[in-house]
Amino acid sequence: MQRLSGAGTWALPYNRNAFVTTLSVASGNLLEGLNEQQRLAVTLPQQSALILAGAGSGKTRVLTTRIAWLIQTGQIGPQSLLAVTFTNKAAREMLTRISAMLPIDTRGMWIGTFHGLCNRMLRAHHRDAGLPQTFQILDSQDQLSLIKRLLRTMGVDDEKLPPRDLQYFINGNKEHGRRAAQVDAFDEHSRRLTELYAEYDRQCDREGVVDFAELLLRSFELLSRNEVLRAHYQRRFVHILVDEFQDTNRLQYRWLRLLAGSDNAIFAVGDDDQSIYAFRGASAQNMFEFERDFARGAVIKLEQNYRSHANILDAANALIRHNHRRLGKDLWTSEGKGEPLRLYEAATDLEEAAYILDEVRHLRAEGVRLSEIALLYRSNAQSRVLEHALFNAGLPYRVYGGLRFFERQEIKHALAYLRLVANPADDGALLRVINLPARGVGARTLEQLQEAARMRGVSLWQSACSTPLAGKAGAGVAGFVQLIEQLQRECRDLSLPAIVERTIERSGLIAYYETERDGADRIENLNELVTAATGFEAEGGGFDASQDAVPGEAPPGAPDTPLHALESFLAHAALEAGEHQAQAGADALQLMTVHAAKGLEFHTVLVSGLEEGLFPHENSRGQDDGLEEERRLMYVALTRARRRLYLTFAQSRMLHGQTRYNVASRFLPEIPEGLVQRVNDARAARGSWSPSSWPGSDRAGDSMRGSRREPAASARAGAGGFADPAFPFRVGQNVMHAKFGPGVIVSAEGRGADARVQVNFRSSGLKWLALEYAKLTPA
DNA sequence: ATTAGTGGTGTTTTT
DNA sequence: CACCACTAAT
Repeated sequence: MQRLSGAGTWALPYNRNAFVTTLSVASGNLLEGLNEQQRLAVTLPQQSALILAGAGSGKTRVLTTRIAWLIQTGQIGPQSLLAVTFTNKAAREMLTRISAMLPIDTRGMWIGTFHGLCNRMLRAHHRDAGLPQTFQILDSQDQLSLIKRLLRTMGVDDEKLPPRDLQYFINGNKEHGRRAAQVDAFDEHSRRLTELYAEYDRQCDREGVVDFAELLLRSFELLSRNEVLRAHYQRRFVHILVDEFQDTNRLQYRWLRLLAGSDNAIFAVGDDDQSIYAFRGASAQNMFEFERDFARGAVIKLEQNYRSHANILDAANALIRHNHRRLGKDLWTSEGKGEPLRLYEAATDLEEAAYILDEVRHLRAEGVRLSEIALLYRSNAQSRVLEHALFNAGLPYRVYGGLRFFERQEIKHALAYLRLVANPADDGALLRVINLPARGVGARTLEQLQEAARMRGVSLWQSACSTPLAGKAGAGVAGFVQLIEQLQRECRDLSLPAIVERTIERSGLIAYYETERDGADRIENLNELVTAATGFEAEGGGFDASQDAVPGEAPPGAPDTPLHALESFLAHAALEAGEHQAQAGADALQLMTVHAAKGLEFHTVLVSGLEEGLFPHENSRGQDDGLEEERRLMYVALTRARRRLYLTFAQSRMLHGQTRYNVASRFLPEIPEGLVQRVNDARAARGSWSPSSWPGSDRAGDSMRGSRREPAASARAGAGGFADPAFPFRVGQNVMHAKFGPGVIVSAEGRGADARVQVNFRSSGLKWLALEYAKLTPA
């Protein structure tokens, strides 16, 4: 092999033999405390392997120890491996742990999210990838607004074609590695979508922007097209490690396969039972295929759970056994049984919140730190009620997810100015702020601008620069152009934080928000953006690209210019929407969606809103595998808890501005009754709606204090009865309708005259029917 | 050109 | 409820 010039980008920096002596000593430390399977995984030779790692089985530890072991035993240098995760949090965690194990600088290492690494690769080879150096990244919001804009200019009625549908279509295809030209369009509609997909890509190219999926697709295409680069990266990344492998989509899998070539080893760690991103193209199928293509029998199962007490684990195991498509794996623990799970049935969502509040207070009094307690829910909208209760009680809490720092409108506005400084062709950014604050550029002017741009096939910016309707200096379009140009000039010799500060100041956003009612918070956030830039710079400004040089290629970008720093910062903002929340360090109750909780663990976990329609979510019903994915989600929720696990649900809940009546989640009866203690107090008896339809609610042995009256006739497992004469139907019941024929009741709401049921008719699908009018008869 | 108000609509999860 | 897109009034 020919030795590469330069920084020794890929060549093994150490003599393998020199490390033989240190190997045993050093690895002894690393491997200490690992169980047999873990040790086996960590010390595998250079070969591909699939590590089936159950929840709490030490997955991250194995992954990071493997990396440390490979480096410490001298098998490879830090630059010869690539490790990829899905979340920034996981990537950071990995880096932190590696730094703790090894005295090496992790900044040059290729460890990050798929999107982050692809971004890095595209920055380094933007020319080969056909991108401007300053290409910007669209988040889903940006993407959607570009699509809306596109549909508008194409004269497409967005009644007939909802922008979201097109977005979904585009992303879905990109995630399968398909360009518009490769889409099989068999009907009029999909041909139309495909045309628009092609037009969308052209528009992105014109603007120099890429969406999330494009980062991957572009990177994939770059590697498949460019043999030199492919060979370079294949030579470099001898070891490829993948975290959360069950969450990879088809394209990501192909990307990995391309990088691995025929000689490199892929060490894939995953858990098919925790695959909860199928909705965005993830395919646990990759695990089967990987075993066939690469691992070929090299499968190691990590089944010992170090996290939870046995009751919790048994509950999770029992639940997940209801899924069919599984690789098969059962977690066990050497811990004791611990406490039973606690199930609370509330009459309303408010009452549910009150109960949760009570319990959290008790736990706190018992000495459990608030940061060790997680309050989980299926969808973000559910956090409102809970937050409200917590806020009124003065209990410190922290909400993860929801609107994130870089997604706030004032931040998006500021970023739009910055994006224009870096890349004025970014039409989306221009449209966002050309008249914010107001500069007298209205709809009419914009129309002319867009028309001119479209005629000449140029960006809005170019059109704006050469437009005769420029008007008087300092105002209107001309004023805007001058502003951006001036900023571009000034930014050439300012530091990143100074650029951000100057841009915010010159943009007039602060002044604008001073006149707004609730502007104070927004101004604070704008200042926070400067702080974020300072912090970003202090941490080295993203990845260290100095090791990304490729022999025979121009060095990537112009690394140390302010513009480069700005680019990195903008990419960071798009890719890492921001763990930028106040009171990050404080001891606070942790609120998040179940999705956001993946990978975390807590002393106590409260899973709320366990109701049909919410969890499992009603939208999951249509999708194939939808219900199984919901169950995996529930599995993830349960396995977050170490010691105590609460399950709560409410009979009625305010949602979308109206009260909905729900029945208990079907997942509850899937948990063995012996593991669960019902903790309903008198509160639940008050104002109860009608029978609980948790099939287990009438089972003997349940400690149902204050249990509600239920007629004996209904006491049959699997069928909650009906006591309320105002509501003579129950969910799950077969019914007959005069017009629609036979069907099954899938949900119900309201009572008395307002009572409605949702029926899944065999012939005509889902329908809501008002009981007062619809002639429904039990069948 | 800008804003305030209205009506209609859609809603999961995230890099 | 919350976010739009559109309309009417300034």
